[in-house]
Amino acid sequence: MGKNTEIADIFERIADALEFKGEMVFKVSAYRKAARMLREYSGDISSIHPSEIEGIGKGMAEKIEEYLKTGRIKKYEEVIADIPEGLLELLNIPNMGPKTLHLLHKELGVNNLKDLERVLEEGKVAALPGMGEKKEENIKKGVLLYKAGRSRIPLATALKVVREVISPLSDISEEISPAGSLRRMKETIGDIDILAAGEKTQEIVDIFTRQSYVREVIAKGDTKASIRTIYNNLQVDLRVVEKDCWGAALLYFTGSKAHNIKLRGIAKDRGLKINEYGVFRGTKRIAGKTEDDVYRTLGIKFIPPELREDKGEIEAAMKGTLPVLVEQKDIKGDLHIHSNYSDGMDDIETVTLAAKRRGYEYIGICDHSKTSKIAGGLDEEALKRRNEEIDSIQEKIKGIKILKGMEVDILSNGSLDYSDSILEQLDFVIVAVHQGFFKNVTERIKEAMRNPFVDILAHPTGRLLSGREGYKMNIEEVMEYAAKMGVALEINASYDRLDINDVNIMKAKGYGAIFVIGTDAHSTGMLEDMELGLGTARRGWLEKKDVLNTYRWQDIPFRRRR
DNA sequence: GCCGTTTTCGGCCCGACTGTTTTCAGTCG
Repeated sequence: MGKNTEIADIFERIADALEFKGEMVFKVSAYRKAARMLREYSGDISSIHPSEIEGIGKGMAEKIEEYLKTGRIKKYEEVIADIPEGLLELLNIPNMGPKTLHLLHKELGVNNLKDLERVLEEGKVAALPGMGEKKEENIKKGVLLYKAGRSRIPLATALKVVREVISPLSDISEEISPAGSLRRMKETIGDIDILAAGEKTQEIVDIFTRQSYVREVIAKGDTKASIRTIYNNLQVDLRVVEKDCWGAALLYFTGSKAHNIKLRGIAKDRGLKINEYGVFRGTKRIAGKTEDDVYRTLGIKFIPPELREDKGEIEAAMKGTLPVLVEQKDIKGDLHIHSNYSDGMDDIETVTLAAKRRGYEYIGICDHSKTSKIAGGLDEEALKRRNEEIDSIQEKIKGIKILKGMEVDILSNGSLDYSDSILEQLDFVIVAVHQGFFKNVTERIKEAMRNPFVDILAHPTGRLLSGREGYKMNIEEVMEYAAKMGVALEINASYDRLDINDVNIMKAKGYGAIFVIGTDAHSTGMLEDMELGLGTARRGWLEKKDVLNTYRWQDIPFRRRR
């Protein structure tokens, strides 16, 4: 596992070095592609012949084998031999590409960030051939951004920003949509891409760049503009096209880049050309109004944005084996909701009514168990009272079923926080690790899953998008065991979790696992996070049948019912 | 460096914007 990433990193650095030296661009991109494919290859690279992976040929395979055998790659050591340590790192500075860096290195002796800052300070950059005052200024800005650190923001935050950015543009545009990684529902977003269509192109661009959330206009032309917002310097790119090009443009702007490149390659093989304006045979435009159009000219079905990562979706589309992804309308309930009996904000009646307004047929109230004292965990007595209250609220509220669940702690010895006789009285049981993140986690979870009353494993890795690493555990082993035992893996939809993530979902599905999407809502507002969990599930190629909370409540295949 | 039911050589996705230039290179997505 780790080896794939290690080798990918080295290939990436070879690519940087070759690019810096002015090597042929196609050779450079071959290394980049090989690095990407290695990163995405989920198996053990040492157990196959590397050239079975697309983009890895004889040369790369030899280097991979060399690394597996010796822990080194000679080619890498050769290409970086005459490059000072820390120089290539400067390629991460915005507006600093390989050509500029090479020039600065050769002409001004720039070897590291310190040198760069010095020559910028001394005003030596503008005097170089092909450079000028503005370029110098742009590099200075780039250095500031680089030093500030450009971290990706959580999907949920990006979704809020994009709604604010789109709002002033929606009246004047005929079509407008988020694109990029946001539309693909990636768990974190680097910058926001928006596509608009309409007659008043220039006006749309003008309005976009004049909003109060704009900190800086990075670029502005007739059909596109980029701004930096006041929100953590988050960059937003807008592109405006004519309505006839909407589909081709949306496809192009949604990416991923790798997906687009493969599509364009396929088009080329068939004598067609795809760009953001449409599909062309010679100079004749034959499609482009909708994304569906574009795919159809290639003889394949529409590929949902969440799948567009070049992870086999194009091949599946060509074979006609694309999954029919789970959709919002399939979701019949939310099985992970806290009430104010433990650490939720709202009472059971309030969350039940909120869930009913969302059109759910059922909710599962899951409070914390007694050991989670900080979260107001319920002892057996409190649990009994809560269950009685659920019964009496159910009497009052019709049209939605309230299921009695609990989020039960897995204790430090792998046992559960309630006895079986208590668990038996519940409609279903979620288990979770809330303490001892570094102690025997794999074994404890497996032990917990051996209890026949356990239906769901909550937030399986424990990671937080805001930075917490997650439990010290073997997630593959846990997922495989969950599949074997028939315990559903939760896709925790909470904005800071998205746990398990897309990659693990695909792996777990391979093991034959079943899933549930739960918001872990601690207030009615957080029921909306279902959107995030759904996007994550779709990125993991899940279909309706894979997800427990797409079933009617009477039919949910809880383990205890099977 | 990779790849191939038109190719084992000659291709490799495609275009907008900027800044420095008098026709284009560099960067970015």
